[in-house]
Amino acid sequence: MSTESSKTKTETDKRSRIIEASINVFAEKGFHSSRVSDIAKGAGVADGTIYLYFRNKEDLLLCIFEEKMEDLIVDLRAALQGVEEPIDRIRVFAEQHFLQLERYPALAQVFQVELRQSHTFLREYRPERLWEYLNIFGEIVEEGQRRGVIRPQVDAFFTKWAFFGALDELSIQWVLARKRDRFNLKRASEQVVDLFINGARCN
Amino acid sequence: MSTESSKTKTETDKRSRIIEASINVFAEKGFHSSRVSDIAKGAGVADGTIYLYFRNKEDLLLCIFEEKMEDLIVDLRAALQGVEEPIDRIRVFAEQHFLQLERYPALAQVFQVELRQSHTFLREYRPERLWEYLNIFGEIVEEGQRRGVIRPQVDAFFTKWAFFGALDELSIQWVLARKRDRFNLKRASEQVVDLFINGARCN
Amino acid sequence: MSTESSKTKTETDKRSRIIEASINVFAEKGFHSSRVSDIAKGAGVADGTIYLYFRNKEDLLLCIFEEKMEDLIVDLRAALQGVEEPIDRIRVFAEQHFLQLERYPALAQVFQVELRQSHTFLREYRPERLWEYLNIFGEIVEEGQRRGVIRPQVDAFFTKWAFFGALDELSIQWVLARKRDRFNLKRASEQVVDLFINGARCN
Amino acid sequence: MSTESSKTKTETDKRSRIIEASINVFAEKGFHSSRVSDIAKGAGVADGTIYLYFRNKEDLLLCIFEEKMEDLIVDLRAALQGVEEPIDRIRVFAEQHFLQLERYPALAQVFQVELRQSHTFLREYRPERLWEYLNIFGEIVEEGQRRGVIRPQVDAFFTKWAFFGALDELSIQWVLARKRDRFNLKRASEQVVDLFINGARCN
DNA sequence: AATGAATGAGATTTCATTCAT
DNA sequence: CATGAATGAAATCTCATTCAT
Repeated sequence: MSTESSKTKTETDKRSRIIEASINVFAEKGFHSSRVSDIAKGAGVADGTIYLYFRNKEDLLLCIFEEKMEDLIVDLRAALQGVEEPIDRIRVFAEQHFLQLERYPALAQVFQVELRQSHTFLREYRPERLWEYLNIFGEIVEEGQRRGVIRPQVDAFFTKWAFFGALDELSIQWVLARKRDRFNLKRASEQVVDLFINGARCN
Repeated sequence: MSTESSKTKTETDKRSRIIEASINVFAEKGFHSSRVSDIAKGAGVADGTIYLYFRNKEDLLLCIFEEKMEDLIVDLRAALQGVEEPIDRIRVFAEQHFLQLERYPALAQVFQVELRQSHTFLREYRPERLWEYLNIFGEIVEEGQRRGVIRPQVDAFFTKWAFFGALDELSIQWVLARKRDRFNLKRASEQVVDLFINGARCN
Repeated sequence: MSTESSKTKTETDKRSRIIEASINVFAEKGFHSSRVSDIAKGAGVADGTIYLYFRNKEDLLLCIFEEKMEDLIVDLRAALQGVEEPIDRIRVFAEQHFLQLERYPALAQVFQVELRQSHTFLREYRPERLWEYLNIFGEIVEEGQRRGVIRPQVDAFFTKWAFFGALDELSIQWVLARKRDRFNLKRASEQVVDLFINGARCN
Repeated sequence: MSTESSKTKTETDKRSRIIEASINVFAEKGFHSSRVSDIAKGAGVADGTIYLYFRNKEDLLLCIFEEKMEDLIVDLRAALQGVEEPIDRIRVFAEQHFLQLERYPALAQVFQVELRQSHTFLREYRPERLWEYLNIFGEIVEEGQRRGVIRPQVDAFFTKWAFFGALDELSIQWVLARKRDRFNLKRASEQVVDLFINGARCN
């Protein structure tokens, strides 16, 4: 039993070591300039080992997306736990979104920049985890409408994409900003939240 | 003299034929899968000729951005011409933004998808034409504040990026939507405008 | 003692299961496209187990040759048993050769096609079992000469290779023929035998 | 015109330099152990240049077969020119077959050994040039039957394959023989011809 | 003896770019 | 200016084999 559990542990270890190494390498060199052997070296495994856990280099990128989005969703739900008012929930959503950027800058780079360089991700992939993330926002809007605090004319579908687009663009600019202090994420969050809440709420 | 002018004409012709061909090829195959020889064939020139007009394949992509952004800015300014009210100008800005997508779908694909696959564009390039485009919006906001129709707390810097992000994300989703009729750009435009105008204006 | 004997049995079992599995896999996919793990799966053993019984993948191919040639030689000698006349013995040799192809088509594919893709087999290996097989024919010729039914000018060395070449080429064509019914092995046998017997016998 | 012809010349030169280099490299190292860059070096071109003339390494092997078979067929027809008697024509066919081996030993190695290592050649390819070569023999047999010098029971189809098999096997053994003097091709030729002519002719 | 996760060497092929004509 | 044949660098991925358990 202990043998079995330690084996599984090793495998899990190796897999997540590869994931973490690839996030760092992708963030530093960019997806296309990253060589698989750099990732292998970073993870302390042989090149071929990566292919025991991932189909290819692009699959690795997509798996980063899948797994880390899952984490982000879990964290987001935890942050929203106990926050009742839809208006407050919107604020928490945005704050949490930006908070995660600051917490894990390498992942932020991968999500905001490298992922978009994948032809597959952009043109063929169905990013269901992203939709799940956005739907949390969509449901806040709908709940707000049921409670009468958000105007019924507001369309949750377009609004969730618009809101995400706003958060996302500000995230990209923050990631790209060479001097990040010039780009105040806290203020960005306040501004977007202010705009959307005022834009969506009943007067 | 006539020889010179005809030469210049030919050159201009050739250059713009390369630009147009590359937009179509990039849109169809994606930037990385597009071969320079396909673009040359599409433009009716030899492979090497492209290098008389552009530094390299990526430069071609960036030149598409530069030149077409310039056109978009000209068109946007023309559309705003005579529209006085800041609130109306915001509406025109968004409508114009989406209108251009529909007018030139291949370029839309290049702007919304292919351009982001350029490492240079994302990480090194200073897209001043984009800033110019956004500043038109920023100035509308500032003028609105001077006129007292937009709340003074609204920060034009964050708002222009948030607004652009919202338009941009909806544009991406429209481009990627396999069935575009499901994605109603007119309604998208109304929703974003409604949100931002209500969000920004004085009550 | 019983444990030991059962162990030996298991080993033998495993070894021959690997041999049989590899014949099927090589025949189906071709030697170079066959993966060792496919053979292991086919034999119901772990990949590494194969290396307890065989040096490497090519050794497996050569062992198929060795062992199955041995069987073929045994069968051939049995078929020749009691056939006295050299002329008849030649006929039996050819019939037996083609009979074995039909009996075991996967092995036929391996012998006629896959084996020749081994660099080692072709360029370095001394196929003594093949020589043994051919010498049975060579001895028939020599016995025929001693008995005065085969012309003394006939050189047993070149004749055995020529005869084998004829049988072998017809075998290859039969194996490669997509519709094997079009390629009548019985008729092929009659024709070759007729040619060689008439070619070699005294008038 | 001179420019055009010199261009064509250069291209032809390059192509045939690649063909000749590849024959030598394949003969020396074997097909699978030959690296494309070795061939390029041997031909005095860049690696990539090979791919302007050939689809891939295997295509190169198949093109050697096609082009050299064509030459062999031309030479064979020339050698048969003016030889009237079917019996004599058979003798010339065999002599010519072995003569070519000795003339161009590197090509002999490629034809007798390396070509058979190509999965494509053996399992998928339709070697029409080989059929054309064999049909020259088949037609000799049929003409012999029309003239009444070859027995009508002889089936030209099986006989051409059997004859080719005999020549081919002896060719292989000659190529593989480390000391080729031990393997006398002249005597091999005489023996095969003697066997087949006696085997096929009317008594 | 048996396992199977891990290893890592190694070569094809593409295609952006150049430059002689 | 224009051409397009030639270049050559560069990195993924496979899979036979090993060896710790």
